Amino acid sequence: MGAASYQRIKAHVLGRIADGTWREGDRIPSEPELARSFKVARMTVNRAVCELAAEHALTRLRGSGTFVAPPRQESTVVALRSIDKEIHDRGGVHQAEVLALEAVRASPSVAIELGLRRGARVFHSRLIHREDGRPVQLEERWVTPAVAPDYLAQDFTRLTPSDYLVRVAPVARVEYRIEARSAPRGFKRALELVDGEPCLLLRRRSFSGGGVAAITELWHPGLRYRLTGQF
Amino acid sequence: MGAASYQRIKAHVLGRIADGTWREGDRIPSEPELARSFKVARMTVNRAVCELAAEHALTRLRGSGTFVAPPRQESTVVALRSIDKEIHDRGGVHQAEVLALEAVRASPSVAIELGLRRGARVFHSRLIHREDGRPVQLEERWVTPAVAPDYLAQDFTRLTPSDYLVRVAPVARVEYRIEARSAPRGFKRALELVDGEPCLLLRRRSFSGGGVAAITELWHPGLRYRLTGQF
DNA sequence: GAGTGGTCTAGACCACAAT
DNA sequence: TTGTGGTCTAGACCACTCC
Repeated sequence: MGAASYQRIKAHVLGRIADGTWREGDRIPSEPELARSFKVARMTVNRAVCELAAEHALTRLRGSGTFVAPPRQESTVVALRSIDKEIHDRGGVHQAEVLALEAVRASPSVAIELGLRRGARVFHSRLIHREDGRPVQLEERWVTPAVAPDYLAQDFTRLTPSDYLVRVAPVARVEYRIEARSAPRGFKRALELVDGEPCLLLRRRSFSGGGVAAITELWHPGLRYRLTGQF
Repeated sequence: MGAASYQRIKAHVLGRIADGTWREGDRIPSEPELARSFKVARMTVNRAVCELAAEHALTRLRGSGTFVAPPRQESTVVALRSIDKEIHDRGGVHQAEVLALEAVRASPSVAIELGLRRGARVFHSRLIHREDGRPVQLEERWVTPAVAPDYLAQDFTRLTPSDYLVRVAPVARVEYRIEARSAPRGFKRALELVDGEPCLLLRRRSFSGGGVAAITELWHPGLRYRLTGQF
């Protein structure tokens, strides 16, 4: 009696799928059938099967039955976390240095991406994040003043801009992309790059309320930084 | 009476969290309390609250209560899909060319990562994937023969190695990492890289059954390929 | 009409936490 | 001891699909 009944039922179903007894698209036994064979109430089977459906292992069709869902589409996920927590979890010491914190006129491309007029006033920050003293991220950010009017008054060596923005402007949606890029000239020294070392660039647009709240570019030394994870 | 009761309860709880009535760490009403105020059975409340806990909106502690979970940790996710589907979804034409498909002796590093003896026989394949004729991915793969004995007999211009392996060896777990790298010498021509163009490298280890089934390296031209998504 | 899943009820017993 | 969540039961009614 180690596990709960619904857990045993889930394990059983997953086992049949894993060992090939039930294949993609196959119908599995109905709730009453499973209830009889496991000697439990139908509600217990229902819970097990509903959870498997929520986890995309099964597909349910009212009136028709429960089917083995198509395999998870080889779609792996990467979690992008905030840099200070990431470093801390690795056991390293995080340190931030503010290179710039200012109001500027938006360049045409920044203005377009923020959804503002050309030359509109925006806040700009540039930070270096270090792990045990070595730079691992150059963070460049453009912020719509309306969503964070006090942005320029913050001490970003204590609370990262990311965390600050999450507090003052709940993020509704994020668009991002991940690219390999050569570093712009000025970044080589700041990131202590070796010659020709590429950068891993994460670029994010965060939406808050109706519009774009901020654009963030995170530049990482290719030889010292990688995104990892598992699924 | 549009939605089910448990759905209305979920919406109510999420609403209280969204409007700030209940904040991170706050205790929300107990199951019996919610059952009374919604005039439903406790099991109905239980379902709603369990689902919210599974979705990480709440944390439950037996004996103590149910609490608003910490906010979603600014963790964005990236989906890594198979290249042919990705190209197809963009409206492009996918084409694969097999550069190598052979049995080789594992190099020391490959052997270690596959969990095999040094010099063990492994299958190796190298493909170029093109989108509308232009190379977008060089796929290099080392496969444990035991999990896919017929690997060398496949026609990978029709079914990608990824999709083939998913069929013959259900994947239990995947480890991956994403890096920016300079391209190895031989890859420049194959990927039609311009001088100094960095590569976005995805590296994966897939586990099937007890051991490592395959190691995959996906090399992408930095100027023509990016991972994108939203959350 | 028979079978399926979707939902709900009004109880119950348990493990655990706070007191 | 009281209150919490975790689980389970043996029914029920409904909407839907398939024949």
